[in-house]
Amino acid sequence: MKVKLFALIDCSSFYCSCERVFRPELKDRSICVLSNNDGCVISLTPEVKSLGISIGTPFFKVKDIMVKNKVAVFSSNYCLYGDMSRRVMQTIKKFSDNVEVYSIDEAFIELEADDEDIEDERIRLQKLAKDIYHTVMKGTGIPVRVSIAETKTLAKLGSDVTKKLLREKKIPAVCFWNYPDKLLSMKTTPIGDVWGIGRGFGDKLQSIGINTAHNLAEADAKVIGKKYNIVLQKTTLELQGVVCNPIESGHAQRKSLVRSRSFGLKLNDSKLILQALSTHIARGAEKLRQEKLVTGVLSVEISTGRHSQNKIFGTASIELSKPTNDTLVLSKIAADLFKKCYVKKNQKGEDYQYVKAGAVFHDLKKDDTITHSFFDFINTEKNEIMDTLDKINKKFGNNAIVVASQGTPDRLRGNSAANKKESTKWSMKRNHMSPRYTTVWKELMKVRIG
DNA sequence: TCTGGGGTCCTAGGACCC
DNA sequence: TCTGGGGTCCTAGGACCC
Repeated sequence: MKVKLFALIDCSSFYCSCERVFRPELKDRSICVLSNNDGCVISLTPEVKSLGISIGTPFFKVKDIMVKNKVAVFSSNYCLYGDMSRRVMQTIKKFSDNVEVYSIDEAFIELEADDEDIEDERIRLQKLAKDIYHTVMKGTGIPVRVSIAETKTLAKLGSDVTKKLLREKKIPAVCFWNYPDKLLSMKTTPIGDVWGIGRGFGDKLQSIGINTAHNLAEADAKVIGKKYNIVLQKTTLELQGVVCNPIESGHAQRKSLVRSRSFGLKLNDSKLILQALSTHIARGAEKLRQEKLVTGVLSVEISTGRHSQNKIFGTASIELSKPTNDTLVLSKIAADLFKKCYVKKNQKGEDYQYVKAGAVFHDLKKDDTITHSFFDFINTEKNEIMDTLDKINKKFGNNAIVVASQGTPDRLRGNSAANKKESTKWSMKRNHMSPRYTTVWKELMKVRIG
């Protein structure tokens, strides 16, 4: 009988690998990539991990170790990673008609096996896994890990085996379906490492003696479901080989969209914070227009650092009388919302030091589902303005035209000291940026011949 | 000095209705 | 004075993921 299987294809240290593709001299160098604002480590190669550094570590805490060990450090370059991701996913589509792009660096694909001839089939799939590795490597230069199993959760678990193979410098591809050491793997996987089980439930499960993936697989899914919730029940079943999460290949309609950033430094000046917020509104609205969506509920957030002594989190939201993706309309509303949540001083009279602003667009709908009033001429006219704005920004680069509340773009500023001082104070720190090799002409790689 | 950004799903509890 | 029971919808917040 034919059985359906799932392959998980997971790019190894994806952001680091993207940087390496265009800098072959870094082939054997340890690399790490930082989050926006050069805040935390978000991607690292195994050698960096062996220095005791893990994902999420604040950069300033490990900067010295990095320098000492000659780690190549990069600011995140999402233009490059997004484009490389698209190439990887295109390549993967050769192997199955049913592909789910799960994240920027992961995809699940559906495969089939004949369970009447298990040993031959396992060998065939093992070869296929390696073939996927080689094909993606050849087509994109990105190394992937491939794990094949009965369910997504088991494929995730099998992916730990591929990490081990990688450490041993072998091809990181494994057929976890009928894998000889499957039981051992399950017994040595801590419960907190199972996909879908985080700190919260990990601790709870351990308190009732479920310490490993194997322990949970041995449990009664119904009992788990009753004691905790349906999500854990499904995870339990998936570990037992029962499919609860099928491939979701359709492009799921986005439900919300967030645009937020930490500032390059602390701010108290409401004018500058509002400029940052307006920029997020403009970027978000542009993204909505690209995806042909409109938002029904807008909220804004401003906050001081989590670790600040004098902290505050301000948020305000509003249901729009008419869903929209018009930057001008949304900017005005955002400015009103900002007034509602901006507080300058605390009760002791000390200034709050804000470090982050953001806009959240909720209740998204396709823009053609909005019924326009017969006499809604203004609306049509506004859309033309937005179309034009998008075209100009596309042709001449982002921020060719901005809304006044975003502040004056740098290129239009004079060189006076005062102007320099104000110059996009809130823009983020990116001190280790690589070129956008694949998406911007003037940043294209130059090769000298001869 | 310095701690990311962007998502989804589920659940409990309140509001409201009959 | 007595003060039901069942249902739906919405929302905030928790938990998790990459």
